[in-house]
Amino acid sequence: MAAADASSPDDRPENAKSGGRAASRNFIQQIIDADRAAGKNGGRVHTRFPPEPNGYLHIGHAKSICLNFGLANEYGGKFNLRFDDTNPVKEEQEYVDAIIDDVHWLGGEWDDRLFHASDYFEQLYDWAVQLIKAGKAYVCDLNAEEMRAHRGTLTEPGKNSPHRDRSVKENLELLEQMRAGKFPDGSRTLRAKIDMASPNLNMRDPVMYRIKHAHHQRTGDAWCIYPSYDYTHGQSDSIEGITHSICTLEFENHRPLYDWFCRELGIHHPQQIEFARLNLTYTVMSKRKLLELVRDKHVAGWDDPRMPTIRGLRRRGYTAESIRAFCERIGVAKFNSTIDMGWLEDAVREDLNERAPRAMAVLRPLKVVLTNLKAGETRTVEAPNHPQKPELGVRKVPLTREIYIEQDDFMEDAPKKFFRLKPGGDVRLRGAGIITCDEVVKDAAGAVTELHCTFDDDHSRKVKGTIHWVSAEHALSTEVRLYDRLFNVPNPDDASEGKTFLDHLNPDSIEVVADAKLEPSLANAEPGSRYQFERVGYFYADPLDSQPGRPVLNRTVTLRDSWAKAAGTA
RNA sequence: UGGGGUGUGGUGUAAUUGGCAACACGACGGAUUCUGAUUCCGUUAUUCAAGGUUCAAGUCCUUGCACCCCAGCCA
Repeated sequence: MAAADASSPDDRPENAKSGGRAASRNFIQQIIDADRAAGKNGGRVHTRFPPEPNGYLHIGHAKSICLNFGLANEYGGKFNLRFDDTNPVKEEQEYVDAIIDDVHWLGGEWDDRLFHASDYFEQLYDWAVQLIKAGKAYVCDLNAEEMRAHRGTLTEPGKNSPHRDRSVKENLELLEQMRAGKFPDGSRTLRAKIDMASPNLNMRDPVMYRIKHAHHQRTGDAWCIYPSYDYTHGQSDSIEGITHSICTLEFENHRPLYDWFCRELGIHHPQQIEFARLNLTYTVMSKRKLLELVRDKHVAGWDDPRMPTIRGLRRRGYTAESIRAFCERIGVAKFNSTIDMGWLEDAVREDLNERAPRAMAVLRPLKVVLTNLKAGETRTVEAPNHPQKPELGVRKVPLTREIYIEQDDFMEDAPKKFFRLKPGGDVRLRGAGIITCDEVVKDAAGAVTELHCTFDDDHSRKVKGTIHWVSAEHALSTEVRLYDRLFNVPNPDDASEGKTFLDHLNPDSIEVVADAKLEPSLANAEPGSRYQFERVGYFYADPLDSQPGRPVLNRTVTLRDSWAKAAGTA
């Protein structure tokens, strides 16, 4: 979604697939196209991303950010970042800072348009006064419980509040006193006077202001009454000149209210458009559940690499490009779908396959002695950093008499389709030569402890398998963390059979390999850099836990493994 | 049993708005390969149901069905 991704006039036609047909447009683009064709807003497009700073951003927010920012970019419009900070008891500066950082990391750019709903508190108050004067709002003395009793139900209309017909003068005075802190929390509210019999419960005289003697992270103690979401959101959009206010499906029922406030106030009226939020398999996305995972220490924190949070994905090694590509690929619609986690994983594989330099690392070492090599002799082989990109250069890898290979790459009783090492068999050591397994050494318990092999540097021979390896003498021993999906069922939210999402936590979602054996060149791996460990997966040098000369690596994702699939071990 | 939405392959999104159901991912089969990776080629649908209108229906009409959202002084 960066400017470089936006279609230049030249690549538009290439975009068109199947015989010059224009690339398909999602329903929001179609609405905007129509608006522009009709000259609405003077053809202007201005979107925003409006998070509440009460938690960390997750992959579902990324969909919204990419959508909103992408649309602004595509139409040459603007994009605002605005915090919906109307509830001081739930919001914290820590979240504000993290959200700003994450949106920026994802590629969102808002220039000087970083706003807060709290910037508009005074204006909102003035508008409330205006609505009271117009007979469209009133102060209600009902407490929460009484208000619920008056609201009615889904099938029965509500009853008017006994305070609904107060005089304008009295309402004005009461609102002023509310603001002045004359009343305790919850004792009074300011309500819009709409229709207690509306089939849409949001229209049954919704609350505009509630009393909360709470310290706000931005406005401090200036206010003890705070505007509700419904009374704030549309007007904030309006003030900022937003043209298309894009939100998720659950706000569809609020649109009549959004429209009502803009209309009654006679202010710029943005168009609210709702789309389906992202659901992903094998994870949870609700703030409450994410918070619970962190609070009860089921994960190490908001940035735990297993979390679907932006911070977790970052720590896992995901690139912003791959997340954007993912958001692009899943599309935008109103159908409440669930995307397979595999799509996200494919998106990083695709990106990292292009950019990650290759290296060799042995996770579960099995010692191999190359009996025809002299002890103390070090040969050097040159290995390409990327098989398809010679321009990425080569690196030197030491080869000695004793090396480590992966335990999985040797099998005593191998099935015919096993292309790796077996007794008496040949296998290619990636980049070095071919070895033949002459002898299998076992301990008293019968477990294989080492292999004796002959090395042959004839590169021309054809052998079926190639395996990775590391010189035992030169190996860099370090910690590698193998992450897997946090939950072991596609839909952890499924609460049937009396289970909760916590019952579906995957006990194997993290495996720490304390001393994996990496090729020595990796000692220089910069924290935050990414590699493909050939035949194993993509890894990210943890920016927090890595030490100079000793990187700690997080597995971002495995490589596709058709052997594991065939062998039923995937 | 009120109101608001949504139903197209295994998954997700399209369909020039009534004109040959397309694209992507996966899966499966094959080719290439010093990564069982990558790459390449092929296969992969009675459009929720039943009626109706029409030369022609995913699209229009009728009647159903399923699923999601709403009874916070949360957003």
